[in-house]
Amino acid sequence: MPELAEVEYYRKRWNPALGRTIQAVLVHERAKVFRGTDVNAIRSALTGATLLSSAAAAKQMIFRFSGGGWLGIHLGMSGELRAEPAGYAPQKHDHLVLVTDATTLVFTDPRMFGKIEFTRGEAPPAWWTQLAPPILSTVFTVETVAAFLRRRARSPIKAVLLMQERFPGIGNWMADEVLWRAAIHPKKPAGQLTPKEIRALHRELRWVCQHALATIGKTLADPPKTWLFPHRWENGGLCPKTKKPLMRAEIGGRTTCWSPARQKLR
DNA sequence: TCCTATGTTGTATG
DNA sequence: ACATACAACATAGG
Repeated sequence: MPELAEVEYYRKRWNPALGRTIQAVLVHERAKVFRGTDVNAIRSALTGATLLSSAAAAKQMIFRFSGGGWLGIHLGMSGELRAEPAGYAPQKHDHLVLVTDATTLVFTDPRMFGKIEFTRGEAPPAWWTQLAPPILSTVFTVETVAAFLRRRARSPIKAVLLMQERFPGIGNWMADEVLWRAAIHPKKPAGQLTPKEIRALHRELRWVCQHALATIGKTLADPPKTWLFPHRWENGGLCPKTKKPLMRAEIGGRTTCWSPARQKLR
């Protein structure tokens, strides 16, 4: 499920363990989510360490532990974080479990497209500090967007919005939500957007990020019916703005939903 | 049985 | 070197 706001929500689920000491680290050693990382290093560094703080950006989370441990988590397609009561028995897809005296922290991921990273050091790891500037930051400008669209001129705008190097945290549903609000057809080549459309795109990107964080980021509740979101998977779903039928098709390799009545190719 | 899934990456092709 | 398109990854659920 996780895009920008869902990731922020799941990050906070581990807050009950802030300031607490990890008594045991339980792992599924062979799980694909540990590809490229040293499971033994996680175990030895985190056992006895204290969870100090956490942060989320784009679709990434980072957890800082005493002793200089940095645990990075990407939730992939089906990952989740939970805090379970003390004494929780790990289930089939719980690949990383951190036990404290008060609560048990769980990373679960059936499809294992998610990823666990671990590094030690004073400073946070490069993959974290080098994430693209957030859409809600001041350096995310209309001109930045325009320049990126010029370089990806022949790709459908829908596919371009999924590129994390420029639109960190945007995923399939957020991209559709943004294009719907900006009244841009998802199949339109990125290089063919008018200056007015690029301004609308920039504006709606920020709007959707801000409001998704303010709602989903706090409770994981679905956005209101005035959004495209609750209608996108309904059969026979209607556009909340035009009340006309929504359309679904694969664009850029992902199922895309749009409102033909307000998003036109030309 | 077959299809789908809120993601990323490696690889082939132009 | 860069841009583009798409299969592959692994599992569950309709």
